[in-house]
Amino acid sequence: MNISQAAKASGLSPKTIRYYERIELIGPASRGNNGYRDYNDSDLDVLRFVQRARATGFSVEECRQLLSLYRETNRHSVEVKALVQDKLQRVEAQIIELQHMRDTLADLVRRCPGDELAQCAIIDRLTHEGIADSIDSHAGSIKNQAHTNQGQTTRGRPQTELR
Amino acid sequence: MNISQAAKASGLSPKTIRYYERIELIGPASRGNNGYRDYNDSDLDVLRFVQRARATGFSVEECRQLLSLYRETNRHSVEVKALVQDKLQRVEAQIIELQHMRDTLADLVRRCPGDELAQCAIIDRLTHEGIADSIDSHAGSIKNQAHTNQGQTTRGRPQTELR
DNA sequence: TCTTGACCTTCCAGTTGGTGTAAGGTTTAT
DNA sequence: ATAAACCTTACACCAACTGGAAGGTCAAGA
Repeated sequence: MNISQAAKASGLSPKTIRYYERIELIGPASRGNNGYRDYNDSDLDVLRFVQRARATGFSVEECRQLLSLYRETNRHSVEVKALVQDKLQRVEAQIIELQHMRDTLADLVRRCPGDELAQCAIIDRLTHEGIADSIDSHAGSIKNQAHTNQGQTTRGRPQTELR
Repeated sequence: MNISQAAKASGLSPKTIRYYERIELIGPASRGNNGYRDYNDSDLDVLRFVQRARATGFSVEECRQLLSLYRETNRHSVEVKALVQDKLQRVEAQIIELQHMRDTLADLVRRCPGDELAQCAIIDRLTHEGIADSIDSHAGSIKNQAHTNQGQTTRGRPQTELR
């Protein structure tokens, strides 16, 4: 089974599979005479496992841990659970922060007349202290969540932009 | 006022201010005899404006638009409102997706015994089809939210990692 | 005056999770 | 034979910074 078939079967893109191999998230694929990668059923299981874990919100590094637990036949489920619980907590924290952000934005929208005039409550808020600061103060514990790539589902390939 | 004082006063880091200047989000700072950047009160207003906009969840590109509206004295508040409404929608979509993720994770935690045994419902779920797929199906419209750096508050400098 | 430390400067590299594109080889179908 | 549709590698790019190196400057204390 070549890479694009494995891609279709796993829900990853060929590029992504090669990328996962390059960063050694998955082992090197065996190669055919022509140098093409060749995947068997157990390779596919791993690809699917990673795809599901990513879709469930785990980072690549977390997938690495999950994979080692997956392979480890004498694992303890308590370790797996701890990993997932930790993730759960971080997701919940992020939800709360986004909700605060949403409230701030909704408030800005509500206050802004949305007319032809230059007077604008949104610009005013961003110019002088206000809601943005109040959000800022209670979101203090959640920093540098950048690059965690949380909201990623990575499913299918005709990837359309949302923005 | 030199860069680290401007940083303290705005809530950005000196590195970030230089970065914003480099990507031309803000104009080049005036320089003293020694080549040091020098900030006055109106520069500081801009820095604070950007800091608040970022903390409110706007991307740097969105900040660029907000800044041009901020500077534009004959702006129409309807344009500003449209920008913020669009952002609000994307934040709401992201919240929904994270909530699905949270539900999946909570379900995994609930099903996992968390004991010394190797048998683990979490690994099983990720190995065979299950919740991850069901999430995958309803989250279909929200892809590639990566790199939007939503959950960022960028406040203060002794930045501690959460993970 | 010298030195120490705390600033400042620029520049390059790394982060996350891939995607875009190029340049080239292979296979398949017509 | 030739074109389309694969495959390969490798490099560059995205967001929004941060870290660190290498060097210049400045203020204070011995």
